[in-house]
Amino acid sequence: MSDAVVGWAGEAGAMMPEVVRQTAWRRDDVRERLAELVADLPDGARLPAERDLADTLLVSRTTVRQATQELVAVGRLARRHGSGTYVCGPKVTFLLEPGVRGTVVGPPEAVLKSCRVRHSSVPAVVTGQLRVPKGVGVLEVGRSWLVGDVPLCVESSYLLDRDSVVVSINGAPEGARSVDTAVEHRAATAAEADELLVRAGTPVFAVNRRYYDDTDNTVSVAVLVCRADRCSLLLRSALPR
Amino acid sequence: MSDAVVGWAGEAGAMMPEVVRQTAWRRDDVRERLAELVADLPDGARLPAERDLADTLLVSRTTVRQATQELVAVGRLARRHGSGTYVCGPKVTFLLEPGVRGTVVGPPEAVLKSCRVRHSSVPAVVTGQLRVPKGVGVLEVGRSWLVGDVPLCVESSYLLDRDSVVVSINGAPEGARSVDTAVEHRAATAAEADELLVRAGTPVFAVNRRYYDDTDNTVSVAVLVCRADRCSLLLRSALPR
DNA sequence: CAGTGGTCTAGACCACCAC
DNA sequence: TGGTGGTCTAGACCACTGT
Repeated sequence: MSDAVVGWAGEAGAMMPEVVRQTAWRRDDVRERLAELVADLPDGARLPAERDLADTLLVSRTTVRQATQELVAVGRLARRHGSGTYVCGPKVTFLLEPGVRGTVVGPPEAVLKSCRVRHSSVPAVVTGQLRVPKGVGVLEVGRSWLVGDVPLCVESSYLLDRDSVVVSINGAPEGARSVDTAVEHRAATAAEADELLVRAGTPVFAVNRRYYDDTDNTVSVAVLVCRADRCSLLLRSALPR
Repeated sequence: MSDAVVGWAGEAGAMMPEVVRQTAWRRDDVRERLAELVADLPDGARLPAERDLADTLLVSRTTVRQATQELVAVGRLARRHGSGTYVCGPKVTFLLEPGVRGTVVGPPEAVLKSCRVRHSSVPAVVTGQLRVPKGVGVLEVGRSWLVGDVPLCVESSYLLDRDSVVVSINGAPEGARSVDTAVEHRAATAAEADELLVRAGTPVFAVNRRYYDDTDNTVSVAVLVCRADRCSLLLRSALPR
């Protein structure tokens, strides 16, 4: 760290009387500088290397990483190990209409999805939510969405076996009259991190949808987990008249 | 710290080898250990000091901080400068019913809110969304929710002056027939960070609500920003019959 | 005043990528 | 093989809290 930089607290302060100490952390300064820099760059542009940024901005590489990490967390930047740090494109919007379990709208347009249906034992997440009568199985509908090769969203729906699978994929389950949609911000479990190709502990959107019938019984439960740094959610609702 | 082929991707004998990292980062190890420790502690319990944890777990304090930071980000822990690191209680749930702009439900119960109404110039966030006829003013309804002394959520609604303020606070604006609710995960702006008493760059939930009338004109726009580490969102929707 | 979290550094080594 | 991001360290100093 050079003595040419003044106005920071710390090592320079030993040499000269500290004048005004504003709460101006270097990390915040670097983040704002990078945000301005990124604003002028096209999607996909590569940033200078962290070591170069550190030299240019007269801070340590650690500080550069802390600053970029904050932009990575909210999807403004993406790092590629061994390659570089890049400006991110717009987020993928997931449209969660009341009668549909999950729909992807652009941009970007290149979205594929896989879908699998199987009989399932009742997982922990469903316990206590979906009241399963004895002798009635549970269907699990698993789906995942990808942009290019990057998985962004995985979903597991659980519904009573009496429901039609076709209905369950394309619309609300039989008999459903209302749905609660809970959105939470939490750390990815090891399994989710594995599916989404992120580190365990990465913040994700957890969307829990619970369908009710006329008598407020839960007829289906769906859990949707998507990368909070790459996705936004959109819900459309009609207003009561 | 080496890679190993430990499984096969896909189902039913897909022949793509799946490379799984066998790495065991100290940070992940520490985070998991702390998560287990926290699971056995009551809300509000204080963790050992970072320096003590570093000594106990045989890692540097930096690594302890990285691990705890991941638990702080998702609301499992909260740090208090000069005091300690504490186990967090459950998140506050914001109930976003279609006809109501914002409602807080427990827990915890101690929620106060402030409300202010004023004539406003059209802010940037509304430009292009709320089509304001010439000579018609805009009303801004600002509200904030607090738990104890901690502000968790700030909201700004913008609506045409012809609408009733009372209606705007307690229900959907006059003439609204449907609403889009967009949920995004982004960094707090400096102003938002100031209101929410967090560092700028802290991840927040940004909830953008847009009300439409019968002819799909936008009659009101509301922006709700809340701390993603302390809040979850709940939306209730009726299903079309 | 002691203890605690908050920030920052300089350097080390590893893992991955592209040439 | 050189450049890049990913992790980790030991230590320093600052800012805040509570006794």
